[in-house]
Amino acid sequence: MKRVKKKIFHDYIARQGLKSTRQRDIILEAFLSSDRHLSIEELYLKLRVKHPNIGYATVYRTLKLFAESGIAREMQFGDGQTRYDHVGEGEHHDHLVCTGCGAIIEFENETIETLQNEVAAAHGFLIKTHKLELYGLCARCRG
Amino acid sequence: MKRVKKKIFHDYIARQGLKSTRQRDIILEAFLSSDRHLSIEELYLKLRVKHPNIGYATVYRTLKLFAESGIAREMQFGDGQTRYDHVGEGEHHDHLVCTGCGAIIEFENETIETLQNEVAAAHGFLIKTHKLELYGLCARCRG
DNA sequence: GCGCATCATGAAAGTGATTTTCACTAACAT
DNA sequence: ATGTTAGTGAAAATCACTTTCATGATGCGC
Ligand SMILES: [Mn+2]
Ligand SMILES: [Mn+2]
Ligand SMILES: [Zn+2]
Ligand SMILES: [Zn+2]
Repeated sequence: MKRVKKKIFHDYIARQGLKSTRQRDIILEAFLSSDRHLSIEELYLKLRVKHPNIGYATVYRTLKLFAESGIAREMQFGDGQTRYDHVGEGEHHDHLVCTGCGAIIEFENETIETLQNEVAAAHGFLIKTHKLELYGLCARCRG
Repeated sequence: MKRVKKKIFHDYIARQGLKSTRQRDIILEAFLSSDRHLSIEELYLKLRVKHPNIGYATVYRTLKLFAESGIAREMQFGDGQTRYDHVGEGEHHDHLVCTGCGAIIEFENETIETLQNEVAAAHGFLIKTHKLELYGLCARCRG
């Protein structure tokens, strides 16, 4: 899994004529080993422990590259920070977001996806991506 | 329609012990007469033509009030600006967003809404709101 | 109407999360 | 090894709000 994503990223870097750097590899490993939905700052702080010389701007720019290469997805859950989700080959999932504790649960629903495509088709739209987020209280927070 | 929303807003203002002001009425009229999905700045610039003395902060605060009163909804379409959508009594719709020309098309799909509730129920979630946006190219942009 | 406790307004300053700049360094093709 | 081009990190700049503060309206009770 990690191996596959590292290859996808390195292939992307090569294809774009970009360079392979120590920092990018360190950030890539940290990203792939981290929880999903981390913000730039969260990943930066995590990295800083073992790599205090890596700058915030580099983490920021590298996460953008991850998104461009297809191994990450930029997310906005309304908490004011951009978060980066992990993306698997040909996989897709949507989110349930708890407004109480901030928990984020992932789910997949093929029927909804199909209906979305029907809606798009009915409007002559060609869908590239979509965002489906359900906000509310998780089982634990709805006391 | 406008009449109904103005009443909803004025009732809200009264209920909260707030005051009815010239500015709020001007902004309300401009908002209800405007295109949907306008940003604070867009509405501010539109207003400035006939009311150059109304400040940005007042537009900002008044749009928040509209959202609180239930006649508007804050939206984030990923272009970096918060947009305010019009909300009708008991109505709900989702959006198709063209990444080519920025066009925003509204749609309703009861089946999808039902499926969303089933997903939430399956996870013990109590849904408060949701966001469904389909991004892609509109009929005109997919040349 | 008048007084006045509140709330509202507008200009300007403050915030927080990026995003860009710039001087310097590292990659890598030759 | 060298030159060319891309990358890095610290700091400054942006951007879109958001709050502050001195001043101005509102509107209930006389
Ligand atoms: Mn996810
Ligand atoms: Mn809409
Ligand atoms: Zn929760
Ligand atoms: Zn379009």
